Amino acid sequence: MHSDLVASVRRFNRTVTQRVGALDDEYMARGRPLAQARLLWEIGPDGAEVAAVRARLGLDSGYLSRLLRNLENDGLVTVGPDDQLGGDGRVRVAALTESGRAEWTELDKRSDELAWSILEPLTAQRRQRLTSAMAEVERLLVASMVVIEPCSPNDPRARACLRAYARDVARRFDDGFDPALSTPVRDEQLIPPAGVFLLATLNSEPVGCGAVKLHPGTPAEIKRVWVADTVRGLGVGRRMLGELEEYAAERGWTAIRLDTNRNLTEAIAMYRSAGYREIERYNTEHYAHHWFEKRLRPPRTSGSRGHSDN
Amino acid sequence: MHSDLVASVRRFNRTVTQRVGALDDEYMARGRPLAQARLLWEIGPDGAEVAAVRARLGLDSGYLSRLLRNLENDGLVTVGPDDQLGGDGRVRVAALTESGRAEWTELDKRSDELAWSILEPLTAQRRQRLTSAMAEVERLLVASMVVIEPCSPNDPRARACLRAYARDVARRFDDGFDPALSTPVRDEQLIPPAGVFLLATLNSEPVGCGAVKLHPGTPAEIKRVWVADTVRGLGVGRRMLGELEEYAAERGWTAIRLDTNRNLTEAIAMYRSAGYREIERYNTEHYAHHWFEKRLRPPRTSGSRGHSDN
DNA sequence: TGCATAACCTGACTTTAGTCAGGCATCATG
DNA sequence: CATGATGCCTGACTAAAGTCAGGTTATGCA
Repeated sequence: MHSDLVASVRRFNRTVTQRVGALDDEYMARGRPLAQARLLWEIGPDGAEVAAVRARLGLDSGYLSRLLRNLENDGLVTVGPDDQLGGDGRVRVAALTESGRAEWTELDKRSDELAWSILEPLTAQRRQRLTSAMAEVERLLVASMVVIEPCSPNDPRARACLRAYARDVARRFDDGFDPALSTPVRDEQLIPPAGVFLLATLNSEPVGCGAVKLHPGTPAEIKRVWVADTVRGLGVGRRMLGELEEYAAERGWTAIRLDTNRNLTEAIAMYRSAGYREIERYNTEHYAHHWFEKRLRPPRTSGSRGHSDN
Repeated sequence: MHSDLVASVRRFNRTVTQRVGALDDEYMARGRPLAQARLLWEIGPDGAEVAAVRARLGLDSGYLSRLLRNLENDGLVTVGPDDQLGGDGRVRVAALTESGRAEWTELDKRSDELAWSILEPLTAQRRQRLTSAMAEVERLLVASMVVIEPCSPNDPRARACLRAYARDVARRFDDGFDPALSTPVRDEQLIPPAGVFLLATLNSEPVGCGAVKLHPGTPAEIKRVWVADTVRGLGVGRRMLGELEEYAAERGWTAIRLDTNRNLTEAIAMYRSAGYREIERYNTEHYAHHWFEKRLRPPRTSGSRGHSDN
């Protein structure tokens, strides 16, 4: 039963939102409306594009505009066009003025103070224990914030992942990575019903991807599994694998396979521990040294939405 | 330097207020104003006195009244006089109606769902790790939320602690505890400048106490150190001791002592580990078996009691 | 070139949240 | 039984937060 796990999460939520949530706002505000303070903080000493800030804070466009005007009137920020050469003339960039920067520094200081006010009443030993437990909670919360969902391989975020993937493997393969030598995967093969491309995001930032090709009559094939190193070790790869398998299984496939390079040792370990078994070469991929396969169990419940192929 | 400790707390604050704080509010609200939802939740299925709720949520009296009226108009709660026999005619009790109870159950369910939505993406092993880390964080945050401050020994909260103290020792001493046999401590002896009474509170609930008598010409004397078992093991006793010592030291005392019963073994261990050394009997307290003393270091100059490292 | 669209702004609004001063019963106390 | 305190309520207010429906300008694309 998960009820005791759920209960501890709830107790945690309660204590923490009380202590951290409430104080955090209070420390942040400094007489100024909270929304303004947050905005100021989010712009940061290096400035930021208005659209980016809006996305991060999830604000209404009109509301944000008004908040910026207020900060501008207070002489804390300036909003101007994107100075970059060839920049988009529509996007505007918010930057802190001298006194805005001072204010930001103050907020930064207060944030330190808040943190310290939590640690201060504790002994050195307990401080240590608290911070390690916090780090653990934070890591695992981040892990649970990663969302995996289907996405077009044309999507700019998908493109970014695929570029990062190519860069990564180029670095790890013995002889670099030349796409021309590798068996190409066309986008159409990763678009339903031929296959699917899954994107992993953390706060809508892309942090991983994976795809599966569903070619009738042959096992499903996994391609392009990549995880950003910012979230490595949090089980994202494993989840991605699971979702891809589930996708294939739901559509009637009973086996799934993949090829991989001998240098990707963690990936290989992950495949093995996820139930993949090494098989004979089944393709002519130039960069592959190992081939793996896993039998898929038919999905549990009703929803038999597929294809009885294979 | 504690900068890395502070940095982890800050990272934690950020992640947690984002993930837990924001979602918690959203889950709670359900279309209704958040304040009303919170109030409804706080009243709970068993009802609650208006004053108690106000204290817990820290709301303005007028504001709370209005919120209650709104909930009443929505048919979710009823506010009536205290039904209890001989109850105070001024205090009013809020109780949930049938549909208020349904709403509360719904909130309870959503709270479970929120918790589960955090656990769900994780593997069983990570769920386990997350919940234990959360429990650790929560315990230590609670520890850091305990506030210790001077208080009159007449204060009802102080009285409650002293009663609890008497109850505790009566249970632990070999032959019970008869105040008449014990050397009495008069309240005046615990009021500055003759001494001080310190109260430990958690969310303004009393959870511990301690006192020191400052009799000129003799060492300071610690009395009545007690900690509620809800917060035992969190270092509250140790902090209390430290504050009492600091109080005496700041006023020029260079030694502090206390007596204790042989059955209070954890207390004795704490005194030893806090630097107290056993000495000869110095009083005729009926229930005492051990006497301890500690030399006090003169306080650091100036009022800089900020970030005392270590 | 024209047209849909994106990024941002403005004005006009509503709802929430919260404060403050005073009022009216009830209670505790001398 | 007068007096002040306590617990709750009402009215009158303010500020903050957020929404919505247009507008303006710049871009991307056929």
